[in-house]
Amino acid sequence: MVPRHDVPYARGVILFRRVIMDYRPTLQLPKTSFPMKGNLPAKEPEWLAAWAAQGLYQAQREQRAHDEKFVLHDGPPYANGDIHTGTALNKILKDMINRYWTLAGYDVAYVPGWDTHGLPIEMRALKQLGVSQHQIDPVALRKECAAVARHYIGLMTQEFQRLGILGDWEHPYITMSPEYEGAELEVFAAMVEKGLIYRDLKPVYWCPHCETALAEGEIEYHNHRSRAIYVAFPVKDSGDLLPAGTRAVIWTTTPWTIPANVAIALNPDILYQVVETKEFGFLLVAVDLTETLAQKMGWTMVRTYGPWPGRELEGVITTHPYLGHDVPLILGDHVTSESGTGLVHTAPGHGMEDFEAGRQYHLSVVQPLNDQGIYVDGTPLVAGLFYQDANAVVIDKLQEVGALLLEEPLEHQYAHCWRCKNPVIFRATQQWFMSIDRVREKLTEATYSVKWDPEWGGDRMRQMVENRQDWCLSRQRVWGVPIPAFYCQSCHTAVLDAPLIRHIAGIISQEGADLWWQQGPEHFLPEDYKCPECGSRDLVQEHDIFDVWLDSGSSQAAVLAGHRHLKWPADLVLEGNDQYRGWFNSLLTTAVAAKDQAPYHMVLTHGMVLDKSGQEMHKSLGNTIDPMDIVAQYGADILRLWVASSDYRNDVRISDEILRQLGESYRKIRNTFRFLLGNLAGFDGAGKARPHLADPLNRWIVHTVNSWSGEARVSYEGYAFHQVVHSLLHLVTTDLSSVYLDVIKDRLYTLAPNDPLRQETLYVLHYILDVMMRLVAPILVFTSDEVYQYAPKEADAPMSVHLLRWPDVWAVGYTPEEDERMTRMLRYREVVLKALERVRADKTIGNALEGVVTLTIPVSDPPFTKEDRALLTEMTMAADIVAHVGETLEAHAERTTWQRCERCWRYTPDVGTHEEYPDLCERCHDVLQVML
RNA sequence: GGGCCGAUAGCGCAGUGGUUAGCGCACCCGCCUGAUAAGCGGGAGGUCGGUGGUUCAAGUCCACCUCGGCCCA
Repeated sequence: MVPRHDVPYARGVILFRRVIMDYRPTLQLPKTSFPMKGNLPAKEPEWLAAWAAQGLYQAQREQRAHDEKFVLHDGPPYANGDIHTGTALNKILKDMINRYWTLAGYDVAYVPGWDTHGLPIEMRALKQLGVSQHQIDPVALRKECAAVARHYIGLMTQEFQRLGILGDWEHPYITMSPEYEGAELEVFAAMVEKGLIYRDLKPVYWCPHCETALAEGEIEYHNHRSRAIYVAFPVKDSGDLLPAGTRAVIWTTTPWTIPANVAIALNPDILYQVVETKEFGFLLVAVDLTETLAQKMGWTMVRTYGPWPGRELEGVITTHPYLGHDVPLILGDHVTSESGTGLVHTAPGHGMEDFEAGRQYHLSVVQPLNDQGIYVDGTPLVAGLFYQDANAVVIDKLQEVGALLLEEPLEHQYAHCWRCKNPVIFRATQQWFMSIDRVREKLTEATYSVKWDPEWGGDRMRQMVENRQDWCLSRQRVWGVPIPAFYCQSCHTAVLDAPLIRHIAGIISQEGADLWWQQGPEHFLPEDYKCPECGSRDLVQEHDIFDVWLDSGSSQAAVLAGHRHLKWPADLVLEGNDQYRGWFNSLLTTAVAAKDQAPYHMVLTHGMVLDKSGQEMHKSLGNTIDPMDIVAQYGADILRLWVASSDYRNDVRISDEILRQLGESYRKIRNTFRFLLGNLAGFDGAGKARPHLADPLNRWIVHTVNSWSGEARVSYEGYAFHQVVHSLLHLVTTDLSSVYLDVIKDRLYTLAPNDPLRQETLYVLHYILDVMMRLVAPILVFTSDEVYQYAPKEADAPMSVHLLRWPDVWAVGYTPEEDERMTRMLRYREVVLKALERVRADKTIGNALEGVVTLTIPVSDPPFTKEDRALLTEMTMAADIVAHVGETLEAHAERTTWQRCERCWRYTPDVGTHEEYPDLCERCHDVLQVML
């Protein structure tokens, strides 16, 4: 019973001779201070401060200390700039996953990481210092590099936190930390122990500007204009096979490699012939290319000799056009007749395929360039020249000796340094390698133990593993982890010794890797350490550093193992799909090399972020969008909603239009929460036993919400957030806002506060609020907690929504018969609404309450009962519905003749039954009797 | 140039080989003024990237092409 002093009295005004009462104070209208507008850019920082003050992340760890762990291992972004939309997408996805598993009851620690070594930071540091790498002490440079990395770690940490990413930001993993470097060296020691590491001469991508070897990942392909040349090599000895005076014709786009030529490669199966020309004499070329070449060079053909398959020409000796040494014809499957002449100029010092072919024929590796790309002293013709400048000199010389048949400019894709954007060269140098061959099978095997999502990821990774060459681990720079090798000054052996590496790892994990450049060998070598080959103690340190992919790849060992809140292998890694060859690959390689096992159970990938028209975002195109601008304009929850609503397994688009649209969706969700909160003002049923549901609409909506949460659970488990969002929006707009919530306003507002139907409905509203609030919490991290603060809850409820678990289902025993009926009623409702719309259009009625509807129901449908009539009338908000049976489902509406109740606004036949309230319907009269 | 992925309404997404291809938002036209910088109803909007094929039947299967993306050369 409502206490008397709480009862609002109806106020009356005398208007003409009738008493018009204002019944508004007798209604239970929604009341809440939950703001309609989110004002997210201003409010989100307040939440962040609150979470920090509460120690939310730590509170989660304590609350979940005894729950099963879920570990998403963070791929470290490079600490070299502000975050961009791709980084935001990545981190937000990770956060939503972590929060989902937290909601699902797991202990989910998240240790974010940073990749800090490598060329980009070293270049930035050099630029800041205004010096070149030769003008500065390595340790000073390293200190500057570390400062750069620390700066960006600080910046990015703030940005990530602003996005609502929850994690152990106080204790991230950082690849330049001494402990991490030590762990990486342990990984390397394991590789050494297994005999996977070797030193060899190999052509590697080399950047003459940065003076370092580059990994494949550090190469970019850009358009480049080359001077392509056709060069004739005189045949010296063909054992009478070829006509006298024949010259073998090669084509190359890199004239500067002619000084290193030692052979000409032919495909064993391609047919070759000698073409006698008026202009150039006898030329050996591929049959298939003869026509093309004749046109290009303007030959007049006299006759041809041959043809011979390439294998019959093996061993023919030609002469280098100006160096004069023997150049044999060799065979190689890499030769094609698609371009050039079908004869490939072979310089093992300057090309991988050339190197392989040359190795089979035991050819010498001529490599006349120094680290700066300058020909070393003693190189005929070009000594002292930069390699690019040699092109002109070589071409002039070939012209001079009559070997140049044609020069033509060629626009093509050529390898460039990712950092300095200059063209790179292939150059044979001494490098440290990890053998992929020796672990390839195990790598492939390990891919089968991993769940790949999307599924094609497994094939892609296996293809990657299949084609991967040995891993060049060394870099000739200073900003990185030193390769812990020594060279014996007596016997020139390169010393690599696993126990010694572990010893050094121990030192570096304590004191940091700068020490390697500050201290001599004696600091790192145990006392009495001798060269294992010759016993000499005269050892000097290696000064190359590791490829950064070994750094980040070692994270599986450095971060996961031994961490109190983590475990090895990780349950999940999630990065962009460019990481199959990057981090996923280096993680797998280091783990398999050291432990014979994949370091993750599952690999999930997302696509790239594109602009509104599906184009790559690029600073130079001016189509980039800064996530921090989005946060400032719309708020992080909107950015998160964008991530959640996108099908991220493919590439995703972002634009103002998309964000504005999401802003609308957000408002719809927010207002629905607001309406629920408003109607639940004063509700004290949180945590109490739920009532039995008798009302068909209530039973239907609880069932509908349950279905949705069930689907959402499946979607969340499959990381299909867009399905969660789209089904949520459907629930909110279609089921809740336009049907259920609109319909129940009448009972909420007009019934007596304690009316059983009204009370039952409030429990339902609370359930809807509770389920929705928890289920959107992983996505709308700020808004959900804001809702939570306003939501009715038990006294001992946790301080944040982010400490709650997945809601229990309110099982109401909704039957298929009920569902059939509701589905039918909803179908009727649509027809009735259309009929009402027709009479609204011709101004017969204003709102639905004024309409009385005649509904024709098909004979095939079940009979339309009295209860159906009441339900459908309520659901359509019409004054009345009269049904009869007919052929097809149709409805006709007209204006009701009944009077309007001034309190509930319904048109009913019983308005004015009671004299003291002539303007009220019977129901409202009775309600007032109870209330007053 | 090669491998892989993608293309459904302006936007975000659904669509087992089987009615006239759907949902939400935006848009247009109304209603309401007791969710109010809200809420409700209705409407319009598509050569399912293109071309060919398989099939009684193709958005869906196949081939080729175009465009875009990732990776490799």
